[in-house]
Amino acid sequence: MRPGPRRSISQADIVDAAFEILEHKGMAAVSVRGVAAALGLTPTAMYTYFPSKNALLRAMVEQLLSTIDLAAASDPGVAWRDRVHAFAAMLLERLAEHAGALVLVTSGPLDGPHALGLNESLIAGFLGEGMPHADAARAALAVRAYVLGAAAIDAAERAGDAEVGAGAPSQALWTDATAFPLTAATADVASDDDGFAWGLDRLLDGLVRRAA
Amino acid sequence: MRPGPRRSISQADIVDAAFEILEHKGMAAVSVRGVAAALGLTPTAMYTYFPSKNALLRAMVEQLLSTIDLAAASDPGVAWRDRVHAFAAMLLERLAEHAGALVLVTSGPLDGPHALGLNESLIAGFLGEGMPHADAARAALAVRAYVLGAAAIDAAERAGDAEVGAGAPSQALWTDATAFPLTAATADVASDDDGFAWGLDRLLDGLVRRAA
DNA sequence: ACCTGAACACCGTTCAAGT
DNA sequence: ACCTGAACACCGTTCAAGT
Repeated sequence: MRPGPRRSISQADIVDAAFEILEHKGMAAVSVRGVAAALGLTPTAMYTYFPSKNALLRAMVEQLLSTIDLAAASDPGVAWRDRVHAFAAMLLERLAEHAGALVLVTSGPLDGPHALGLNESLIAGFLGEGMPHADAARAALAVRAYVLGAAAIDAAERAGDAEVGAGAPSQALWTDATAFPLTAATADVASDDDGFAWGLDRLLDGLVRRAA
Repeated sequence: MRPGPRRSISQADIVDAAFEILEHKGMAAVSVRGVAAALGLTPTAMYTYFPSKNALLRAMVEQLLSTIDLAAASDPGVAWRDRVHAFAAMLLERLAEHAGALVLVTSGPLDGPHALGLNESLIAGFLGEGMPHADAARAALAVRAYVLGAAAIDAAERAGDAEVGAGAPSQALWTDATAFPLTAATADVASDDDGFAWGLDRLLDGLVRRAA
């Protein structure tokens, strides 16, 4: 789809093309062959830029985190807790957007420059709250875990649209209020959208309480 | 590999075979064709038992949660917080065991009987701490998110064993302490194994504080 | 250095046909 | 109802060869 008589292509171009496919056709369509075709390349030419499909996925993670990094983490005009919320909400939105996009985050350690930059911001924030150094690092890990897990749950719920349960023989009665009364009584609350922000606030409460 | 002149096969047999493949050859080897071959079946015969590969994955999730459900959630002899820790540790261990096993949890909503049973136990625990009904449901969601996210991070770190980073052009200097001093100074702490339990305790602190 | 064409060893899924 | 065999439309990756 690129205009003109393109001569050469960058890694960033490939990552962009991959995201465009992800957005329009889902994660299952993000294949080496598919991305190559979108760029007018042969599948084998892709291996000039990335040694494997997994390397492409990891580059996608970095690009994703870079957009979040710039927008949310570095604005000193707002309070620290609000910046954490902004970062978390953006990451959740981008990851849960398409079910299956979570394989990006399991494609390898989050050790790219933008991933580390975000972690750095998180740790700095906790240090600013008066936390000891070791606790701040673990607190940053906890926040990352919560956000990623929330994205996983969100994506999973989105994935079960037109799926008929075929797991166990007799489980069609799962909506039965007598079997799981507490879950049934709070089904509307659990699907509440700002339950995510509420839980994040509780986690931050528990983390910074140690400092006070 | 099943002995004797097997005549018929159950859904549970298929799920068991799938887990055996997962344990020995990883998630990538869990294919419709591979599971069928392990059972001496033709790939097409699998569609007699499950309408799709995704349905098989969802059945695997239920089987996985059932083992955890029985062992951790229902023992009233130990304190509630300890039971949450036991449940969380078991789920983390099983999910992070093999990188890529997290696609199980994104294969669809966690609406099977054992998934709902675990959620029921969590909500009941929070109610026992004096939480309002709506908050207890959201608290259970937060705990699930934290555990799942920790599993994702764990699996991702395990996945990057013999991977050489090919994401961005110039990122080989990521260990440079000057670029990310806080992350570098706490690298040993972040990979600490009981950072998971610590973070879970902080989350529970923040959640139950509302009740007190 | 960058790219092509052919090939290898796989996928999930469908369909007609057998018993 | 359960299973087979053949087929369709795909995968990731490697290798020899071109420029």
